[in-house]
Amino acid sequence: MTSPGAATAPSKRGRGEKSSATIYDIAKLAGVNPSTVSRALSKPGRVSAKTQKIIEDAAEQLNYQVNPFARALPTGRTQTIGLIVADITNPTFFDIIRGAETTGSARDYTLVLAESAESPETEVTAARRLLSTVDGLILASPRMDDDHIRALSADKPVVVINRQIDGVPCVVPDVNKGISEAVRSLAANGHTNLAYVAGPAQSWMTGRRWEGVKAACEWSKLGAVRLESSKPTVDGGRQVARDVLDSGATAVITYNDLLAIGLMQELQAGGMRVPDQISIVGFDDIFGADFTTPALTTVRSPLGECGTRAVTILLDVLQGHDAPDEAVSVETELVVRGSSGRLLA
Amino acid sequence: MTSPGAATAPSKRGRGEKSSATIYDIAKLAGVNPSTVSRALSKPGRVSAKTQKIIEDAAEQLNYQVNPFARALPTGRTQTIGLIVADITNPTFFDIIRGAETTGSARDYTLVLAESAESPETEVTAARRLLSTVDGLILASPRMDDDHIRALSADKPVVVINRQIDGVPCVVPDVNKGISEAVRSLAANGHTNLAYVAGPAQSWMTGRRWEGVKAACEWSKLGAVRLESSKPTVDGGRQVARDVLDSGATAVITYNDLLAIGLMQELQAGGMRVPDQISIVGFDDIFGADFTTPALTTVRSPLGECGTRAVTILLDVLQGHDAPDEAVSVETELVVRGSSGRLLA
DNA sequence: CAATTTTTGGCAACCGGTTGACAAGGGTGG
DNA sequence: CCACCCTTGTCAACCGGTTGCCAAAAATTG
Repeated sequence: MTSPGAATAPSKRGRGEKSSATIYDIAKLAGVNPSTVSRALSKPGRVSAKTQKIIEDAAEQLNYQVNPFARALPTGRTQTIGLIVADITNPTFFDIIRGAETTGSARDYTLVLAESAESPETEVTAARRLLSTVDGLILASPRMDDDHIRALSADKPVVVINRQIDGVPCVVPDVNKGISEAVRSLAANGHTNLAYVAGPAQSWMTGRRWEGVKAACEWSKLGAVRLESSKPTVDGGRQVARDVLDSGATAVITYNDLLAIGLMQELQAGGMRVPDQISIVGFDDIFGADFTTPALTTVRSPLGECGTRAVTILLDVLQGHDAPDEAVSVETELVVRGSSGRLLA
Repeated sequence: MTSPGAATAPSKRGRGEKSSATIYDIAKLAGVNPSTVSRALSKPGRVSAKTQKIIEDAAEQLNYQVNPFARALPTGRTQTIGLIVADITNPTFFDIIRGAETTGSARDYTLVLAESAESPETEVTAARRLLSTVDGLILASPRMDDDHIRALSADKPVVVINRQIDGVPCVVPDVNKGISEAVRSLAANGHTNLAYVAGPAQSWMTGRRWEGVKAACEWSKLGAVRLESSKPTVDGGRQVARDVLDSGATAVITYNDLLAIGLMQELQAGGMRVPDQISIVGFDDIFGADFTTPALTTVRSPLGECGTRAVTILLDVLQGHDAPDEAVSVETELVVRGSSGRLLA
């Protein structure tokens, strides 16, 4: 076998002798032309049932697997979708990643993951790099500006999660339902003054949520103030505790659960009783939100479903369907746990 | 431009007119042969400094980017590594994913992610599928058997995390240090009987950790019993609470943090005070382990570092270095928080 | 049964790089 | 001045599929 040009053997490879039979090997075995093999294996109905069978058997026998690169080269199709998240350490994205991976692999697509580390520049770079190797791209809570996203979107299908951009398919949780449930519940429990702890300024969602809170409070005749946090983390939540107390609010809704958890820890450390003296409502319902004591009441944002929906839209577009013209909205809902309740003045 | 064979324009593409200049375009612009361009761009020093410069300028001007598929086809190199995790929802893997992604992208490799959903069969399928498109593969806490892993490893470089397999490079936390710290700390706090809550039988790690606990308890002259859990989750932890109480142990070390959290919740719900009446020590130090009240004492397993190390080894192997012959071990350490302490009989 | 249409398979070009073989050009030493 | 060697660019084959075009074969129709 060391002689050059091994005659009948399927094309050899570096070391593993198992892999890599080619359509040429199949063609030889089946006694047809390689192009016929290609058609039999990808174009349904293009060849007669008889030859189809012969070829399939030969492929089976040789343990054939298409070479994705060889296919991608002329067609551009890679059976791959890219997902870019702002921060892999942020549990908010865990569910999105999971939803996307699961849905993608159910439809035979592989997920390629990249992180922007919260930097718009890194994000653009990563997006460009990925874009050349995937069939489509999903941007979860993107940090780059709208124009960059539109530019990417002109190249290949792009779906955005957690942000709304005209002309680009988006999946955006409709925060209003969850927020109004939360505010109504707080009002019913005797609260009259509410504080909203905002997230990072460059997050599109933080504004959206504040709008929702403001509107719901007006409707329920609650006072609402907006407080700023230094960063949307547990630590940020701790730091904002002072402002919360100063604000005089007895109920707080935070931009995300991490802030809520930090805030609750700090308030409890200062001797406040939750929810007897102050109610805290988080946002998202991340993993671990129910680990706290009391467990965190929160507005659940169906992150996993966002991932799923985004992939579904993307794959549909890839199959030639039209993208929905409007942002797809998924519902949020209040999850009542122990951190909110009646005010015991 | 509708006329066929557009003459001078760089090769056109579906719609986006920006992307995809080829080495042929560069060659034409620079007045050299395409192969020279290829060499200038990949083989350092193969062409003269002068032509190198000319070509680089031309590439710059045309905004050239290699076509990864065209490159992968003849060479097999894809600048891509695959990572397979047992369960994307399990926070244990979050840090691994993150470590791998970060380290990979720092060395210009893209991470491709797949999940086995805890099923050995799915895992093998996913592994095979990925293997054909990546340069190397990382298996985090694999569920498939050793032989399958060795088979994969014969095809392309494979690195395993959280399991030790002869002949395959592995990254395995050395649990002994962390465990003995934990046991010593418990002994010093007056505990004499300890229970270990085990994880799933097919997990290599659960046995390893039990060995460590047993040995450390012998050394510190503590009694040690092993209890089985139905599943390594919060729920599984709740269910095992009964057995823990029955065992008479006043200190518990669990296979992972999720079990510890569930166990603590259930015990507290039953009126037990932690750590006054019972001490609980988890394993891994996952995200959220410090959200509980009291915060969870745990043996930290440096998951992120495991991801990083695994990628480093993999990329080194890909560059022709030898893999370490022995399993690479990373240190574990005890993180003392509130859930363990002195026994107040 | 011949004429016509529809299937079906083959040919060959192409996707965009990589690389072994080779020859022209340039430099060195005898 | 010539032989020899090294550097550098070119040629051409190749990686493994896909696809437009054409002709042979089969099926349909009058």
